Amino acid sequence: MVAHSEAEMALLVGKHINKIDKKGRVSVPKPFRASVMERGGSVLYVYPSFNYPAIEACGEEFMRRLTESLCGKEMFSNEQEDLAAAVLDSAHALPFDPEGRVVLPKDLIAHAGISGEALFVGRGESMHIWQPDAHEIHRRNGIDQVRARRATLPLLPSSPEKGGA
Amino acid sequence: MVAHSEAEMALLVGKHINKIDKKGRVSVPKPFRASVMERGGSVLYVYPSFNYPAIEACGEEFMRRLTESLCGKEMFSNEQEDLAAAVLDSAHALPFDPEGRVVLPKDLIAHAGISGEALFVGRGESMHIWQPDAHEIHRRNGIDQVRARRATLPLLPSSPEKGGA
DNA sequence: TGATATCCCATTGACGCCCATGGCGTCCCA
DNA sequence: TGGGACGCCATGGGCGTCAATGGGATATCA
Repeated sequence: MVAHSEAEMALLVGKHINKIDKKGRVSVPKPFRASVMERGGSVLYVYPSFNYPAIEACGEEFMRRLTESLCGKEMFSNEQEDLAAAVLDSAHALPFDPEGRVVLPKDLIAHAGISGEALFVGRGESMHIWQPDAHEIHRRNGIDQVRARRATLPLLPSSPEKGGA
Repeated sequence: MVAHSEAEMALLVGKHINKIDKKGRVSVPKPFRASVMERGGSVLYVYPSFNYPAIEACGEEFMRRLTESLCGKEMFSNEQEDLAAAVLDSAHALPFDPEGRVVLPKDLIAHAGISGEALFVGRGESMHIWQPDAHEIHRRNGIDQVRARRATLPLLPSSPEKGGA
């Protein structure tokens, strides 16, 4: 018997390591891609994590919520402008190829220090993309710090599941 | 089909660096151009950002909304309305050539310090045009401020059906 | 008539699409 | 219950298309 059914709301969980070919293509783990597309999107939105050397990725719905909240505010507010700049300026909409692969932008590749392999980590409604070693090191060294700083970008103020432990 | 629903049109995200030839022509990135024309426009509206050394650009619909908000709302101080008027004074409607290029006005070029290359940055419903280096500096500043304030993004509530948390 | 702007055509290089391969797990059937 | 066939997913590579770019020709205006 299967443990979970992707039929309705497939949460992004677990880790997957996929290879990046010479064209820069990397397969988005099937369950992740399925989850993203379930929410009405055909592209993968990616942007740098501000706190980690990693890439964050999400689907259409999440990114749209973000832009709406930014554009809907006072469009001449510096604070809003800064926030928008921090997120949107570095965001990319990556199209899937027929096999479910995407090409990660060079600047994000550099930000995460990725080369050769990419580690996809499920984060519930979004995912993180790490250089495998960097993630392991970070996980060992900085779990407490991560939890402490958790409030910086997470968008759901009341997440039922905390950063770990 | 659809009258016009902002919720469905493609988001402008990502960065594109395009070259400016000796005639002053620069290709508007395909997805951006497509998005502008989707909204019933055939020209690209450009005007100076008064917060940053950059050019702002948008399509017909967004420009209309901008002018309306400038004339009708009380959310702006008199000073800001003056600035807004200045913006409109400096606005241009740029026609696309058959290849999808536009010629940026000299005053805006100067305002953004652009020469040789132009960086197009998706802004959700509009776009910014930067001198590449200047943008990188600005982007870093924005991120720093976000980090410093520990700011959280004021996201609109997600779809009620999803019932986040 | 000179300067400027617009259009048309050619080139090229990146990107998307298609097909082939291989590994792995699962299911079916003897 | 074991072995083989099958299907799914990750991977690799070739190829065609299209967007970006450049240059020359032509129309337009001062």
